[in-house]
Formats: sequence, C-alpha cells, structure tokens
Amino acid sequence: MLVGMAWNTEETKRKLKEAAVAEFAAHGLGGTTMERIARRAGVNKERLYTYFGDKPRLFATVLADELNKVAAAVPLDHLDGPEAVAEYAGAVYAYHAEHPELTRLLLWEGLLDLPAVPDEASRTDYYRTKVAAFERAQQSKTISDTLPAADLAFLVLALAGWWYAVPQMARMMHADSSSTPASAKAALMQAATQLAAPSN
Amino acid sequence: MLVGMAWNTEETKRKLKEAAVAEFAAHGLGGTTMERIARRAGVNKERLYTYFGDKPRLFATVLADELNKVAAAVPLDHLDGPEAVAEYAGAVYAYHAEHPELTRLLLWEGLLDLPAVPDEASRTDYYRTKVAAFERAQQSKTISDTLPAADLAFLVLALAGWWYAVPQMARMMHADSSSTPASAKAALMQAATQLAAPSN
DNA sequence: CTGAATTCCAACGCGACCGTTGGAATTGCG
DNA sequence: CGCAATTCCAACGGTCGCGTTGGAATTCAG
Repeated sequence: MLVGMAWNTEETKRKLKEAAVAEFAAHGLGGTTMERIARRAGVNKERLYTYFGDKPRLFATVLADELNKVAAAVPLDHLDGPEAVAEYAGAVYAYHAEHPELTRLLLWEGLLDLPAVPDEASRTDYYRTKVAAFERAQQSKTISDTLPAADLAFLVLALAGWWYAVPQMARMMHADSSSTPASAKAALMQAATQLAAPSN
Repeated sequence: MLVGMAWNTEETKRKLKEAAVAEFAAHGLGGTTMERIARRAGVNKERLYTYFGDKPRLFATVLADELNKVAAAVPLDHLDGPEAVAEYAGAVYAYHAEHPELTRLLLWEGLLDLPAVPDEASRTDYYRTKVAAFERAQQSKTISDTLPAADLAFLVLALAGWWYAVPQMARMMHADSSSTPASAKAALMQAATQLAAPSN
C-alpha cells in the first residue's frame, strides 16, 4: 500500500508553488498562464491540475502559504510603547521589501473583490491576534487609545503597505529622487510612532 | 470639407469611456475585454479601435481622465494646521467612497509596474503641487516637520487609500463588524491629525 | 437625385490559453 | 523477471478575445 517515494513528488510540488508565487505576483490571477508556471518550474503543465486543481484553487493555495510564511517571520505577541509599534511597522516593511510577492498577491486578491476569501477563518484569527496585541497595549496605557485598536493596527499596516501598492505614486511624489527604501522605512517608523504615541 | 456632425461622435466616445472605466476598474487591464466594454456602451467594438487605439492606450486614456476629475474635485492649495490635513484626508476618502473606480485603476496600474506610467509629466506636477502645500505648511510651522513633506503627504494618502486597496483585510481585521465607512473616515482623520500635529 | 465622405457594424482570421487524455517512463513488489 | 501502481508528458479539443476588414447605412454637397 505504501505510497511510493518515486519521482520526488514533494519537491515537484514545491517547485511548482514557488513558480506559481512568482507568476501570480507578477501578473495576477487573470494575467498568469498555467503554461508559464509549469515552464518556469521545469515541469509539465498537467502536474498543476492533478496536484492543485484549477487556477483559482492554485492561487488560493499559494496565497495561504505566503501568509503562513509572513506570520512566522514577523511575529507580534507583545507591544510595549510606541517604539514597539514602530519596530513592528518597520519589520513588516522590511519583510515586504525582501518578499514583495506577498503584498502583490494580497492586492491582486483585493482587486478581485470576492465575496469571501479562501481560508477566511484562519486568516481572520491571524489578524485578530494582531489587533489583540494592540488592545492589550492600549489597556496598559503604553500606547495611544485615541483610535480603536483595529483601526490603529490596520492603519499601521497601511503605512507599510502603501509603498508597494502604488509604487508609481511613490515615485512621482518623490520626484526629486531623494527617496530610498531606507528613508521610506525611517519615515513610516516615525509615522507609526506618532500614531501610537499616547496623547499628551 | 466640414467634418460632419452626424452620428453624434462625441457622445459615442463619452459612452465608451464611461463603460471602459467601469470595466477596467472591475477587472483590470488583463481581465477586461473590449467586447464587454462595447456591449456595455451599446456600441460596436470596432469604434474602440478607431477612436482610442488598442487596449493599453484606452486604459491610459481613461485613467488620465479620472485623475483629472479627482484633481478638480478635491483641490488642495492651502494647509493651515493638522485639522486641515485631516479635512483633506477625509475629502480624499469621501471622494473614493463615491468613485471607487479611481483607486482601483491606480492599483491595477501599480500592479502592472510599468517602467513609466502614461502622462507621467503632468501627473508628477499634480503630486508635486500637493507636496508643495505640505512644505509651505511646515515652513510656517502650522504642521509637524518631523517627516519630509513628500513622505507626510504620501502617508496621508496611504491612510485614505488602504481601505480600498485591501478591503478583505479591512473586513477581517474588523471582524466584530463594528466598522462602518463613517467610522473608517473618522479613524483616518484622527490618524492624519496625529501625523500632522506639531511635535510638542 | 447623384456621388463622395463619414460613421457604423457583422463577421472573420488568428493566436493564446484552459483543462484533459491517452499513453509512455519509472519505480517498488512478489 | 513480470506486474501493478504511480509519476510524468506530448498532443489535442474547445473556447475566448484581440484587432481587422469589407461593406452597409447615414449624412451632406452639388
């Protein structure tokens, strides 16, 4: 009965998912072709269908994978003070700088505006733990409570994500070319600090 | 020689552009079909090609049109104090709430990451006038100068735009359904105020 | 009315992509 | 070795959308 280990199946799946992330991030659900994913992975197209189902299902799979990766890479359990909020915002920005695929996948997904996203339950849990960390910090008076915790957390992510959402706008607003990834990160950390600083 | 006024050409062009905005905003450049645009406008597909060229050109045309509209609808020449920044952020949010097409077009464009966007020169001018208004307010010490003017302006727009960029994230983070468009607007205006408030 | 210019549109060629299928190659097992 | 199970893949049918084209309908000038 034993499932054969022949043809290193797991490795093939991994290569396909890696290629799918790159293609979907670059071209979106509609702009990506299964053919190109398979070619990039050096695998036949048919494997995609037997392993992952059709194109939307594959998209959902790779997005869920990437979300799990970022959840592991940028933890957030405890916040004590505005500086910790800035650190978190900076870490999110830095992660996206190294892995621009995730933001782009999220944006492509957002533009599809499906009635419900795949994996909604676990993703909601994930975001709620972030919000809960902000709530606890508010209750212990270490950060500002002028904004509801959910809004504050959401807006901090907005500061970090907007650069990747509309890069063309970022480029045009900083036309004097005085802007670098490093200065962008410094600016958003400063901004996050101001959002989280206890009102005086 | 006189060009005939027959078949009300201008009206046909207007209807085509209106339909194109709706379709492009909903499905993006790749997901939109010329056929559907023409059907929605009640006009034959071929008119699109003779009037506007191919699909990317049409996309650029309608995006430029929408940018001109928002520039006219949400002016910004003078800023005096954090409250004015909040007012501006709120106005931007409100405009996008009524015309969600523009943000979506910008996001689709951003995801294409073209080396240069159409109409780059005039759009750069447009953004630079916004930045200049922030700069003047900083020089007259009515708003905070802890952030470069370009970053501050950019991040204020981030606060207003993020809701539309990742609506699925907004929905999941506010899972308790305590969030409304009105509360979102209030939150972002509060946040904008805190970003712009002179440091103490 | 006749003819030229312009707007409109039905139909087409062509290429691209999705998802499938039939069968070949490889592996483990008896 | 022979057999069954599994992984792999080249090729295909069908559909869809882009951009074009040939000609019909409408308008205006003479």
